[in-house]
Amino acid sequence: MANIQKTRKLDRIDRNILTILQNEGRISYTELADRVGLSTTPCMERVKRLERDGVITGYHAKVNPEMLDFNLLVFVEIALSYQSPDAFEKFNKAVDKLPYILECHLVSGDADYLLKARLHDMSQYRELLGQMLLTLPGVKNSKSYIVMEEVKEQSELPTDISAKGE
Amino acid sequence: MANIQKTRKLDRIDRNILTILQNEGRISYTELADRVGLSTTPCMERVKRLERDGVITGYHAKVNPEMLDFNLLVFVEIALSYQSPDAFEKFNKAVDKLPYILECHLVSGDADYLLKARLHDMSQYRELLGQMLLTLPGVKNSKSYIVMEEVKEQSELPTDISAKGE
DNA sequence: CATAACTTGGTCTTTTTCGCCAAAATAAAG
DNA sequence: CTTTATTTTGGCGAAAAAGACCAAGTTATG
Repeated sequence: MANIQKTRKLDRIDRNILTILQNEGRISYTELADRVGLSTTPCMERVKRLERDGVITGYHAKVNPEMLDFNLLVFVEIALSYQSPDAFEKFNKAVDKLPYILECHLVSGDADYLLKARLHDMSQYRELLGQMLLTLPGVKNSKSYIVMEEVKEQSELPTDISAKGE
Repeated sequence: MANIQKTRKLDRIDRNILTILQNEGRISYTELADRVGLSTTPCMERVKRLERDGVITGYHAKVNPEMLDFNLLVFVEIALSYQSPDAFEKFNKAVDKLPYILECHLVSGDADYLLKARLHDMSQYRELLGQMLLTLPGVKNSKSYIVMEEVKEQSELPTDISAKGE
């Protein structure tokens, strides 16, 4: 393949930077540099490069859902009986517009969608489900997983190499 | 109820700040202040208060999974046939230790777990599944949703009031 | 020798602290 | 019940401290 690999391989320091920034996104370059054992200039250059290369795609404050009255976390599985090309497109657009739908994935099996939504209450849940069924033409069935307890919710990806030809 | 409400209600400016910080977590206080129409001092005070009150729980750089060779996103549903108290505890601990498991939820229905994991490849997936089945004593069945396409992945929660007795 | 990566030092910007001000709310006095 | 203090709340601007950023020169490394 003609893959123009502009993006240098990530070394130990880069991965260290990624680990730290994933957990402390507002850390100063000075302290970050200290922690990874560099002076600020090359450290900043590395961060800027990671951003340019698309390794770091953004920085985000995490907000406690309960503080915004999102008391309901729900996963919804939607199975389509037939799939016309524009049904998918139409659905994707609808999903994009709804800010309460945090994730939407097209999963294998029988061409299902898996949605993750944070909602205020049950009435909003019913509203959402209604809207889904309206938007999609050929819904075979839908199954909901209402979350009783969030055991783990991690934003950090592991950065270690773990036996990958290094 | 004797709810000591230390946390003041969020006003328009607070919500504005939250929206911006959710999308630009490394923005400077000076620019943030500009955008919300305040001078830096009160703006910073508000942010600090939002952090103290637990509205903002952290700041995180988002890393492109593909850049770290995570090519596989999978949701795993695990149903337990019987649930001894320490089985849950044991499972939770195991989940905590595995960095590839990004989310783990206890969902309603027949006391199932729903996991979200980012993995390098299929062999790691098999490895994970094996470990799950070993860790949990009474697994009735498990179903996997392998993600073919990530239609939407949003980190931002809506901050608008949307008809909530304001 | 040349390139890549780091260091140092200086300048400009941002952060953070501090004292002050205005408006609103609360309390006291007439 | 109205008027006048007093506290509380939220905001402003200036100045010191810290950090970001830039332009050299310096050290590794192939």
